[in-house]
Amino acid sequence: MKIPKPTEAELEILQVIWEYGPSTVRFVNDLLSKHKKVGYTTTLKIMQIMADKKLLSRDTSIKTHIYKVAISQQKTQQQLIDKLMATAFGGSAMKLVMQALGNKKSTVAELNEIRAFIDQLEGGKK
Amino acid sequence: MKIPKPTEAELEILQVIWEYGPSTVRFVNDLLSKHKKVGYTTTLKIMQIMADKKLLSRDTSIKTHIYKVAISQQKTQQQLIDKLMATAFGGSAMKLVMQALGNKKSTVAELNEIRAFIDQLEGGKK
DNA sequence: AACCTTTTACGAAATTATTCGTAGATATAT
DNA sequence: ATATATCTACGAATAATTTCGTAAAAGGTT
Repeated sequence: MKIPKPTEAELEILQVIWEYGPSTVRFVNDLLSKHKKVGYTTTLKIMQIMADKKLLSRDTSIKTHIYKVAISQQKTQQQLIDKLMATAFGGSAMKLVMQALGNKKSTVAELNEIRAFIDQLEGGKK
Repeated sequence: MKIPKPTEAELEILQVIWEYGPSTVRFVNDLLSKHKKVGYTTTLKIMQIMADKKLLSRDTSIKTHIYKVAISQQKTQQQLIDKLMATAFGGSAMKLVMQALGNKKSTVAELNEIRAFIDQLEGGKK
């Protein structure tokens, strides 16, 4: 029973539920529709597939089903990072991180926060 | 003329050429074959498609064509990170970086290197 | 030159992902 | 309770990706 990597369309839906919590198809589709043309039944279908795959779970005790994530956001994010790290950065977290920071306009405040985070990590390792 | 995001199969091939430099189909396929079953003509076809898409360029002046990347490794990596950042981390480089470092067994040496890199970035911004 | 090996070109099959139409079920309003 | 609106289920169409068989071209060898 392995959890598959979410597809592009599935990730768009996950993002909505991550941000707003358990949601109906209607709610998710209304949000997605703001950014692109997508039919209601298309969103419905994908959310049903996600439930089959156990990416989402749903409450079907009421007419309008409510979907929530079945895998934590963190776990999904880690899975995606691991995949990208393996397929594009030769498995190196460092290379990935440097690339992410390098070409990006991170603020000094953000950089400080990351440094503090690193300090904390090192504290645990020393 | 926009460069498309490489697919999974394309990324596997890019990785080989990133690591070993301009290569023949035979060479790439031999390497890929070590990790998974894949036919020669499959690899050939995908590399031809990549040339069509301008992900690779090729020297056809000799019988055994030689393929090389047409987009820098860095640009491709940045494109992939940007995509992941947008679709899974709400556009935040910081969240992505922290997740990449957090659940990963980076060594103290690597963390130091990243810290130095951050110092350098901040130097440029202050 | 006739032969053998390796390569490219091409097209189509197989697979995976996305989209949507239609039908039937469930609830709500009149 | 009949009509209206909304929802789910389902299947099939479309699109994108990956796979591979076959044939023709190119280069070697004898």
